[in-house]
Amino acid sequence: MRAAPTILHLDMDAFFAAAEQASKPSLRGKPVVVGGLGPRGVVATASYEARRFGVHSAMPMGQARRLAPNAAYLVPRFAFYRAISGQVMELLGRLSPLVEPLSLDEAFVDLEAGGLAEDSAGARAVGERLRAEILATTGLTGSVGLAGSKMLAKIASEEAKPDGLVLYEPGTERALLAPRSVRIIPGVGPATGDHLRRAGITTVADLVEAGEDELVRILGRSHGASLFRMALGHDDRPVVAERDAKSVSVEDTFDIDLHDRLRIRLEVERLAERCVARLRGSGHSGRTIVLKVRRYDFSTLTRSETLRGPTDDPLVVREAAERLLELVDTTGGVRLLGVGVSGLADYTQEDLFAQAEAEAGAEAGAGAEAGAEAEAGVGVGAGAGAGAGVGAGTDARAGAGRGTVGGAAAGPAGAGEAVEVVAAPGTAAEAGGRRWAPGHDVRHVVLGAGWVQGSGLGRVTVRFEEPGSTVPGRVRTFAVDDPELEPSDPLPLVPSGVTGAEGAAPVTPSGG
DNA sequence: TCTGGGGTCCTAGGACCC
DNA sequence: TCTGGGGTCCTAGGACCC
Repeated sequence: MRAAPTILHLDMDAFFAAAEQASKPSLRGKPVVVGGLGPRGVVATASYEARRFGVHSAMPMGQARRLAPNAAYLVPRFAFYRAISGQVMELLGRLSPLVEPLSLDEAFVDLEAGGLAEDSAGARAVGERLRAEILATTGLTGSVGLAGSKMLAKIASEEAKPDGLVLYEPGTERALLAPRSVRIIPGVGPATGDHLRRAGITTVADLVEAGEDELVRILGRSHGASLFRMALGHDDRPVVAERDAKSVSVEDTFDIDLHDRLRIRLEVERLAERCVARLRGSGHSGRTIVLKVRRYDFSTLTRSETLRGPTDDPLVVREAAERLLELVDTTGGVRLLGVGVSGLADYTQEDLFAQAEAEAGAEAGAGAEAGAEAEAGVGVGAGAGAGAGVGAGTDARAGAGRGTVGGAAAGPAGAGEAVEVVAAPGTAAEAGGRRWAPGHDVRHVVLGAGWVQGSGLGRVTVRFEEPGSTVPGRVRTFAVDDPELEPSDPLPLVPSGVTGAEGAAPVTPSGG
């Protein structure tokens, strides 16, 4: 809590969907839904046009399609979003040394630490200038909240959406919060909301009236006490620039439940490998291995094992994960598997235990190499890695069919970092169309830049247009193996030289 | 077509130690 | 040698966030 509203919260508007609309002129003003396109996909982001149909984040894709059958459905392109996010974070970094990113599209900035704003007028000016710079640099809009605390700044940016700025004067917090639902307070989700409602507490004013002791009785020591403080508008959490990672994990939901114990074991091994690659890429090792299993009925369990010392050895992690799998009954089927590592240590504190265990298997410097590979992989993801979970949306039903061994149907449904789950290059699966994910960029030797509108039955439909154009481009259909067509990297949303903010990097995926 | 993936923090019980 | 209390670590699960 401070005397001037110098904590800024930035939240990009419908970020993934807006980025797709900016890069694809034909989608501007139209409902766009970004998310997993497999049979078990969910919505990551819906454009404001799609939200008018009732589509929202975390909704199952099937439901979204029923509500908005004519929307454009696209698979996420994280490398692309990450590149845009980097531009935005760079702009934030010019405001203050204290920038705390919460995700690709959201961050707190401590303007006081930056010395740019001392009062409300100054803070507002900085916020408005930031919004203009973001638009000029990325072509996208973001909403800004300004207040004397993190909580209020976040609530303010939510209030400002879309494309706005809201500033709450310090001192007005309590009055402002009092009539609102308890759900407005970050950390109060569906479960806590229900819990409180059963106790007759629905508004923030009710929270205050209930008193700290009562809240502690209902919600427990920590949650109750902090909720009471929040209800009073008290929040002195600082903006923290660097936060150490606490865990690394990967998981896959399968299009069809896995029953075969050998297949399950194989998937666990693959997940362990991916997890370690990420662990090393981040420069860490870890002590505790966690296996996650979601069963056919959506019940979820975890089993964990703590080693004597931290490791980043793939073999050690894999074997631990396999041991943990032995503890789990998988009869009935498994819909999700995950492997994680927690109890992280800096890679430089690498253990002797795992190295001895691996019998000189690990070589010094491997961490750095793994890091480079991981980065390169991300870049590739925008193009060749397109396939994961997408084929299932169009191809699995049309062509490949469910249950095909190693094919689309039984593959991971996740629309995450696609590159990591794609079949080996040159396999039948890839040639069969999995590389043509809806929304991904392509280039045709004659017709130039475009993006995949859809694929199936051996064909891929492409719309030829670029971010800068103002009218929708032409649509053409090709054979999936047309040699004149190939995946390509995203084009910049704003041509360099036209940007208001000098020195911004062009929008290309890192390493791509 | 019923439910993603990557995280964080908290609670609670049991083991173990002093 | 009928019996206490506190601290820390480990494990499992759950709520929440984007």
